[in-house]
Amino acid sequence: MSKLVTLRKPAECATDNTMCTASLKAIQDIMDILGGKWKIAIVTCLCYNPRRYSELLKLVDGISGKVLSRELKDLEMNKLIVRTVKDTQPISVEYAITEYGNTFKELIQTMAEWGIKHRKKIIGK
Amino acid sequence: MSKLVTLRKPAECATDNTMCTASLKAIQDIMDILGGKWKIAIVTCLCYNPRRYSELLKLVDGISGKVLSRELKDLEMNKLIVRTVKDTQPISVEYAITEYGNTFKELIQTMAEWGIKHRKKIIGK
DNA sequence: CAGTATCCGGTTTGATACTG
DNA sequence: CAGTATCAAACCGGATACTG
Repeated sequence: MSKLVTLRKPAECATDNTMCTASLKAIQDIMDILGGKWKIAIVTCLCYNPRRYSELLKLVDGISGKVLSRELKDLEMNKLIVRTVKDTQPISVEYAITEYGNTFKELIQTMAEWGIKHRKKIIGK
Repeated sequence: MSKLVTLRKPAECATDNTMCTASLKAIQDIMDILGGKWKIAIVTCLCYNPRRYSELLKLVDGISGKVLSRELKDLEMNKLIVRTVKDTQPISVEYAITEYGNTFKELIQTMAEWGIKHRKKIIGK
């Protein structure tokens, strides 16, 4: 039941390569699941509201149908989202964030805030 | 001095597309700077300690020299890191996180923690 | 040491057309 | 609507050799 890595305060590990390597490994893990051009955007979308395939296609600017469906499959495999087929006419499919995927919301919020600050710093100067 | 976006609590924005779109934009901003296969890993490394080019080449597993130097340039342009040439013999170059880039540390920590939890859930079950 | 230049092959992607 | 199939083009990314 040992931890894979324990992050310590900067001052404590200033020269510690082991900590760095361990963090890199953890970062690697998360990037495997959420890396790439689109996954974080899709999860962000679904954090706010469940969406249908066609809605996502419009919301996630620039993504193509092929790529969207592939990314959705990946995310579903990792249990971040669920796919629900609704028996309407014609059929409709809803993608929603899982309880688990929802634990990612805090991270998204932090990232979004950072993005806003950065824009102010670089562009809004 | 208006905010670009204000994230609200889930319950408040369950059906709010505007919020979603605004967050997507912010996420986009941050991904432009830190997206791709390597940038987050490099910044993570430098958050712990300044590093020389050759050290990074070893620490960031799998990266090639060409790609590393390109990524370092990008990060420098965005003021996340600084490059310092040391007048040794032979010459050595040190890359360090900037005060600004350091604001990213909290995010890295959150990501690393999430990565660890995910591994436990999926693999360590 | 700290890169840059070149070549080159694999992956990813976008368009388009198609299916149930 | 919600995808899948196909194909060519674009985009990396690695290996190697080279420079100051």
